[in-house]
Amino acid sequence: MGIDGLHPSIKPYLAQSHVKQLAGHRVGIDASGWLHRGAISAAAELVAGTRPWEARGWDAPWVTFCLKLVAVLQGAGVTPVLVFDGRRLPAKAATNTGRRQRRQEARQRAERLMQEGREAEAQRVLMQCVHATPEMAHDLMLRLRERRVQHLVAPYEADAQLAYLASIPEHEGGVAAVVTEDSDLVAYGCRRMLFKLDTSGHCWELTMDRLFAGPEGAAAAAAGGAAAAAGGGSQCGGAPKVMSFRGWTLDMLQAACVLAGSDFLESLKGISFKTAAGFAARRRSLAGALQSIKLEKRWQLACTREYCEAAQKALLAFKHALVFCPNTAGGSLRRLTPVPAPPADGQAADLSHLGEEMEAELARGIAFGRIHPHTLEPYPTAAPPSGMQPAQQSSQSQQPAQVQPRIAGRRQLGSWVAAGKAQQGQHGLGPSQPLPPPMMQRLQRQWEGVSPRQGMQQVQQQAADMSDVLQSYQPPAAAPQQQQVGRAGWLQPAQVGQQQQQRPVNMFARQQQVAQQQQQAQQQAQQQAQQPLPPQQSQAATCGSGSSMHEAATAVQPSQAAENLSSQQIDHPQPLQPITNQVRQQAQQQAACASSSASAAASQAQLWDRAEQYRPSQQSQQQQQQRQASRGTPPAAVAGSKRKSSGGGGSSGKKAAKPLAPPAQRISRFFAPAAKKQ
DNA sequence: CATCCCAGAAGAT
DNA sequence: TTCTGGGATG
Repeated sequence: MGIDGLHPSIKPYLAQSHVKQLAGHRVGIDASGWLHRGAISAAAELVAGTRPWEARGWDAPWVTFCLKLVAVLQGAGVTPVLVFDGRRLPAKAATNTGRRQRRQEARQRAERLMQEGREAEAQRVLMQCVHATPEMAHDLMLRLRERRVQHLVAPYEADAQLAYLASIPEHEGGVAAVVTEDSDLVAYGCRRMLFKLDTSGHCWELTMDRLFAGPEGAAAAAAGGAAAAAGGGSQCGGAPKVMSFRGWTLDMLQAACVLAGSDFLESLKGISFKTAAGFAARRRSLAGALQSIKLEKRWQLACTREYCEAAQKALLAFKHALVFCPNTAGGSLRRLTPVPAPPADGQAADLSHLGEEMEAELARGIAFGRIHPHTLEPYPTAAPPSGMQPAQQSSQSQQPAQVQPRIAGRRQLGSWVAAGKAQQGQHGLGPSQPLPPPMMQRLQRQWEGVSPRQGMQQVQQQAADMSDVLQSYQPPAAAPQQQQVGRAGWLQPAQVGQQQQQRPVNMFARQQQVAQQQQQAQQQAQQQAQQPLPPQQSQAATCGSGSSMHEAATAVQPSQAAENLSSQQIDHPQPLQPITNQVRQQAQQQAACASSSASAAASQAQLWDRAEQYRPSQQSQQQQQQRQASRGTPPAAVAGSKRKSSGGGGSSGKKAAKPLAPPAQRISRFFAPAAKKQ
C-alpha cells in the first residue's frame, strides 16, 4: 500500500507530535486504516464469517477500536472527520485483484497451518486476510452518527478525498491535517499528515513545508536533546543520508512517487524511490524523467511506451482524482485539482481510469453513507430509496433517519447484515466457506468464556471510559447540564437547530462563526495544554471545543447539508478561493528558478493556496518543536539508537561525534536544486 | 568503492 | 511492517 520505499526517505522529516497540537482544529482520518487495524484482532471471526460479539451485545471489534481512537482525538480537543473509501477505482483494478488473491492464498495457508496445529502461525497468516469492507465501515458509521462524529465516504479513494479536504478551509468543511497509515497522502499533495497515531495521541507529523525545506527541515524535525544525542548520528556508520527535497515541487514529488511504484502502477524492476527521486530531481517532471530513464542502458528495454503512458495515467490519478466537495450546497463531485483546459488543437486527457463522474445526488448518497458504494443500492435501513433528496423538514434531520432506535443497548443490525451477506457474502472476505474444524473449535473456545452478561459489562465499562469525552456530543437531552459551563463559543444543540432553521441558506457565514469559535477554543486549549489540568477543568475545555464540533458537524453531516439546501440556495457559486496574485508570483518564482514551466508550479499552487491560511501559526510550530525536543526520535532513529545502546555502549559517542555535513554533499549529485544546473 | 535494490527474518497489532 | 545482509550495478 502506498508508495513503495517512500517511508525511509521521508522518515528524517517526521517530527514527533501529539494530536493536542491540533486542538480546536478539524482533522481528517483515513478510516480504512483504522478499520483495518481494528479488524486484525478479529481476523479469525472475519474469515469464519461469524459475529460472536453480536450475541453479547458488543460492538464489532473494529468499531470499538475506531471509537477509541475517535475518543482520543476528541479528548485532545480535535474534531475528527472520518473518511471512508468509496467506489472501486478502475486504475487500481490490478492492485485490487492482486490483493484479493493474496488474501485468498493467505486464507488457505492459514487453514493448512491450523490443521497442522500451528495456531500461532495460523493466527499471523490470518491477519493478512483482513481487509476493510464497506459493511464494516457501515458498522462504524452507524455509531459515528449516534455520537455526532463527522464522517464522509469518498466517491472513490479516501486518500484523494482527504487530500482535498486538507486543501480547503476548515470552515468550508476542510481539515487542518490528515491522520493516515500509508504514504499515499504524500503523493496526493496533502500538506500536513499525522502518521502512526497511537491510543495516547502521539503521532509523527510530516508537513510538505518541512519536506521541501531541505535537510534543515529534517534537522528541525529531529532536533532536540535526546534526538541530538542519539539521533544526530542515528544511522550507524556515521552517514545519516538524508535525502533533500529542497526546491522540489509537488509535480516532482508526484513523478517520483509514480516511478517508485504505487497502487496504480508497479515500478520498473530496479527502480525504487531513491532512483526515481533522482530522475525526478534532475528532470523536474515525469515526462523528462521518463526520457532519461529510456536513455539508460539498464532500463531502455523495460521502459516501453506502454509503461510511459501508464505512468502518465498514474500521475493523473494523483492530480485529478474525483473527490466530494462538501462546501458547495449539499455537496458535489469535483476533481482534486482542476483539469487544465486542453490545448486548442489537442484532445482532453483521458481520465476514465479515475472513475466515472456521477450525479451530485449519487455522490451525496455515497458520501453520506446512504448508498453502498459498490452495489450502489441504498442501505436497507436508509431513508427513502426513490428520492435521494426527500423534502424533509430540517427538524427531522437533526436525528438522521438511518439511525435505528437502540433498544436496551442492543444493536439492531440484522437487516442490513443479512442483506449484505446475500449480496456479496462479503462480510470480510468474500463467500465464506466452512472453516476447518480446528479453527472453528478455537473460535468457539475463545468466545465461550465470555458470557453475554460479561459482555454487557464490558460495553458499559467502555462507555464509562469515554464518557467524559463523549457526553458533550450526546443528543440535546443530555446537553443542558453542559450549558451551565457557560464557556465562550458554546452553543447548546437546541440553539444550533434554531439557527439552522432560521437561516439554512447562509450556511457558510454560520460556519465562519464556528471557525472563529473554534479558534478561540483552540487558544484556550493551547493555554490549558501548557499546564496539566485537573480532570474537571479539562473536561470543561473539552466541552468548549466539543460544542463547536457539534455545530461544525452540521457542515458536513448528511442530514442537514445535503437535504435542506436546494440548488437556488447556492451562495458560493465559486466556492474555491481564486488563486491570488501573490501565490501566482511565488509559484512563478519557484518555477523560474526551477527551470521548468511555470504551469507546473502554478498547478501546485492551485492545490495549495487554499490551504495557505491553515498552516499552523508560528507560535504553535514553535510549541511543536519544543515538544519534539522533549520526545524521542523518529521511528527509524529510535530503532537505530536502540540497536546501538544494546550493541556497544561506547561506540555511540564516537558516532555522534561524526560531522553531519557530508551527506548533503553527496546527495547533491542527484538532488541539488536545478538552479545550479543551468 | 559506494550505492541501491531486494528478499528473507524478526517484531508488533 | 521494519531491519538486515547479499548481490548487482555503475
